[in-house]
Amino acid sequence: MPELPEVETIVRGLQKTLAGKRIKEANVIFPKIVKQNLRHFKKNVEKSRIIRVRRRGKFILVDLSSGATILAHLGMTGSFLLRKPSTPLNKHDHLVLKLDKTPKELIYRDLRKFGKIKSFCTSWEEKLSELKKLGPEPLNISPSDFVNLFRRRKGKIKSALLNQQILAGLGNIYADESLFEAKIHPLQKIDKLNPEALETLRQAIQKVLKKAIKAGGSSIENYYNVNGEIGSFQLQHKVYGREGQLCKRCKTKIKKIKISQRSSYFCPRCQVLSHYNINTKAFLHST
DNA sequence: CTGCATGTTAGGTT
DNA sequence: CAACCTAACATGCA
Repeated sequence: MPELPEVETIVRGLQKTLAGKRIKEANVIFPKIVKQNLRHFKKNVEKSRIIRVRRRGKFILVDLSSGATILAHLGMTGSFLLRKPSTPLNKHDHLVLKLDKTPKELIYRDLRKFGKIKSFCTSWEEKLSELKKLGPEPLNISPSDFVNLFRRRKGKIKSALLNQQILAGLGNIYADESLFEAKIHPLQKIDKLNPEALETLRQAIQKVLKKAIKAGGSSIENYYNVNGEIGSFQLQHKVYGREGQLCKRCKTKIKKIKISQRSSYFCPRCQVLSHYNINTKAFLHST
């Protein structure tokens, strides 16, 4: 489920409802989700006030008055839900945070259990291996920084966009949608993309992500925001999940191929794989 | 039964 | 080192 727009939607929902509230108790139902000594986790979290909820890549960060921060990654199917304490637990509910001054409690639900939650000392954030490895945020990055991400790199552009160490936040849906928007073939070799094409890609990524955030993310199988509502960006997908359907730009049938063991959807006419796709020198020389 | 699914990572190999 | 592949994690669905 969760790529940058979905995580951003969840973070905004959590910030809105949880900022200022106190966590009374952390009830860990499925301990494997918490990647930390349970005592340490509870000690960091319980009786502390939530100061702020923020996002880095696909990670959710919850700053607490105890001087600790909760780090959560939703994996493929994780979600945070605010629910009435009286509602019976779902079989996939793994963590319950009881809150003060709210009629709701916060539940972490994760069908496939790929998600991870831990807490850490806020002042050590720069040393956290999970965050240290991440590339820059796609919504903030400048044109020159973006071009530099791909300098001296080989390989396929789609694989690079999925690599969180290069750029943080894109997953399979938004990589495909951004490449369609930029008219770049997912198998395009990085070293054959000139700076102009990379700038087109940067703008495409930002346009797609912003639209998706506005729509509250994409709900394909099981993505819900903190209020249990689905997003609507799946209705605006141009290629993802549309194999065999007609391209909205040119009416050609959308194709599906495997890249890095993942499905890639693209329009074979709009997204041409070009060998001429010119490096800067060749481009200048030919004009 | 088979294949596939919004993600990450460890361990190989090229 | 970079790139690429496979398997693994756990569960549900077509």
